[in-house]
Amino acid sequence: MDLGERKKKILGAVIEHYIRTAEPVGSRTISKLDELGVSSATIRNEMADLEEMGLLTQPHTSAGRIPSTMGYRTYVDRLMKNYEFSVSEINRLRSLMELQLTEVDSMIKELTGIYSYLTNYTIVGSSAGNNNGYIKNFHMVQIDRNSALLIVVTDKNIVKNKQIYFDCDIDSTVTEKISNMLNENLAGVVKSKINLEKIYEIQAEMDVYKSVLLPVLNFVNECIESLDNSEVFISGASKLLDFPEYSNVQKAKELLEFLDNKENLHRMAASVDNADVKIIIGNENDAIELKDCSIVLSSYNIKGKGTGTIGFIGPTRMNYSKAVSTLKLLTGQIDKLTSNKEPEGEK
Amino acid sequence: MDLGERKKKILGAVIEHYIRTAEPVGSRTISKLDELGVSSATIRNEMADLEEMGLLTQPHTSAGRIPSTMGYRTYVDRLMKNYEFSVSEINRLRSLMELQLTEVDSMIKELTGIYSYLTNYTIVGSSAGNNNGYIKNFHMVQIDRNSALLIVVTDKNIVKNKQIYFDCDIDSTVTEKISNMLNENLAGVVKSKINLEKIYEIQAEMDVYKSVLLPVLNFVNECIESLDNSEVFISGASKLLDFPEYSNVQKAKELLEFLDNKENLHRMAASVDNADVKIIIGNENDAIELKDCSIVLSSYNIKGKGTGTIGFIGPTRMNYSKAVSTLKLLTGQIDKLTSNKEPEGEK
DNA sequence: GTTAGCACTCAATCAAGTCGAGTGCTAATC
DNA sequence: GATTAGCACTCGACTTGATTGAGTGCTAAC
Repeated sequence: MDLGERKKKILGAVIEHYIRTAEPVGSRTISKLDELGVSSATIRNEMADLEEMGLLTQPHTSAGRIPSTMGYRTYVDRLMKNYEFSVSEINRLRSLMELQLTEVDSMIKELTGIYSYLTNYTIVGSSAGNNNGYIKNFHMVQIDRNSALLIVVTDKNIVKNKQIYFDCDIDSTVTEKISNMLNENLAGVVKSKINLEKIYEIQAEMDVYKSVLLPVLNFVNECIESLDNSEVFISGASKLLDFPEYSNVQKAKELLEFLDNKENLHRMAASVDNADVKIIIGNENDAIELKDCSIVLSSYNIKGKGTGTIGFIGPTRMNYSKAVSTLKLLTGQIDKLTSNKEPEGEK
Repeated sequence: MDLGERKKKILGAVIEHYIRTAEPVGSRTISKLDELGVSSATIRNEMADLEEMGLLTQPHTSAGRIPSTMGYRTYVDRLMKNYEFSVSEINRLRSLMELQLTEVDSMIKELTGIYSYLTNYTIVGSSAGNNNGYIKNFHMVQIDRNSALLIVVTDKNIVKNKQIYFDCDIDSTVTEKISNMLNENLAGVVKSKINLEKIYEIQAEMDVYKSVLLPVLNFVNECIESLDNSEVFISGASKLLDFPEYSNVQKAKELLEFLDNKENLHRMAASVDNADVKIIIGNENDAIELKDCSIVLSSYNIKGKGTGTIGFIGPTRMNYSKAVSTLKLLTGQIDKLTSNKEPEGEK
């Protein structure tokens, strides 16, 4: 799909205007923008085309157009220009550079707090987690003919347990054998050393009990996954309420509730691969709660500590270009502050 | 001020009804409550009396009555009965008892998260902080004739600074003297050892520079206050949006923004003395942002770690009796879990 | 002291009417 | 063939006015 130069300009103008105003954009508005000296009627035709292509939509006949997810996507991928910080913005941000904190985690939280305050965006993030958690030991206790309780104790002495039901009858030799096997193979092994192959190995080794093993391993896997003790946090959640799209309390509540749940943040943070900056727009999100939100995510690296994630969250019409630029600045600053972290320095 | 038995009953009925419905309560509603077999007209007279006493107010003529801060206060202090947990509530809460976590802080956070989820109230708290932070050293640099920069470095290498303006002209001997004095008297002294008397002592000693000293000491005090490295946290903030009083997004935003700021939470947490349970109603709060909120606070103690604070926050018409009971249960549970903290135990 | 009755108040709700921003289409123009 | 002016039409947003009903205060009777 190729857009003409003019269509690109119009799409860009519509999106940027909508980002600022949150109001559907009409053809007259665009035509007055003097970017391109054509009348509103022409714009109307072009906009009808763009709508046909699925880049714009109309909330109802006789309203202006608003960008669709695909529209934003095209904008972000192909049209967006780099956001230029104004002098005063640079000055405000530069003053942050003077922060001097030693505890890395609290520094990052502090920093995101300030950025959230300055940009008026909500920031979510996860601190750099080490993958050296492990499971201390496993216990398996038969409950009745076809169920047993699996108990898992982690290095932090968190105890998890689950009653597991089997398709067939079992006896205590089975539970014993399984728990022995788990203890031998997985107890004390740090998370980063456990991978799928290891699990498959076990599965092969225990071939006889295959059907019995599956639910057990599922739960074990769950436990291992949740071992990561990286912390997630959120700054400036209330900023979301600034956006007219959340003037409906019900909607706002659903989103805030979603963000309240650390599990969800974890999942979000985990989704970022090593790409530079990842942008997830509207219904590209896995969670339906986020179908009207966009997320701009990036990761940072602290040597000896691992990788953390940090990102902006806002309505789909967020200012992507500013978000991306700010995020780069923020992660850059984290890198800078953590690399030369010999404190003691005066201001 | 003494209330007759009937007035008490009516006040209690109004408050409890209002807590449930968030609607102004009319005389007919109360009269139908069959608690006391009198007609609505009688209730009206009594309610007029209660309004005159300042315990009830009317949002407008021809609306029912709603309790005033003073009304809630009398209710809480003198009328309120203990909340009785229902069997199912007790069962749900009891299942929490089975949690086994060792890291005290994360346990408490986890616990408050679950309680927030179950009670649908927002919970704020601060973890048990040690008071052994200190300020490493002070520097004072003259900037011009009547201002100087005060730089404070804490034990965590957090650097704070503030430009301080004086009423009179100063020279470098003054700044030098002040910074020497601060370093001699306060540098390296842990927070718990610093008290008002110490500050007064300094003030007396430096009598000559009294007017100069005041703004300096103010800032120093600020720094010392913020030394406490106990962490504050909030669980289930979005629950606030359930209350119709926050269906106005503007209002909700102000409150959430206030709670977003850790400083404010810190101040709130600090305000709890060693009382059993402290209830702060509406405009009894220092912060105007909380003038429509009530807070039920309590503290818990972990031996060897210090004191933490935990509390519910909600609209003034919160269910005080339930909040108090739940809070007692919660802090009790924390005590219990932290006292016999020999983990390793199976479920 | 209590209650029934009545006039009065006032927010909330609803329907009807108006307004205006914006569209799509057609015919004229460049 | 692309652009534009003009016009009829659509539809949400807003205004207005009438209606409703919950609730009050007061007075007179019980």
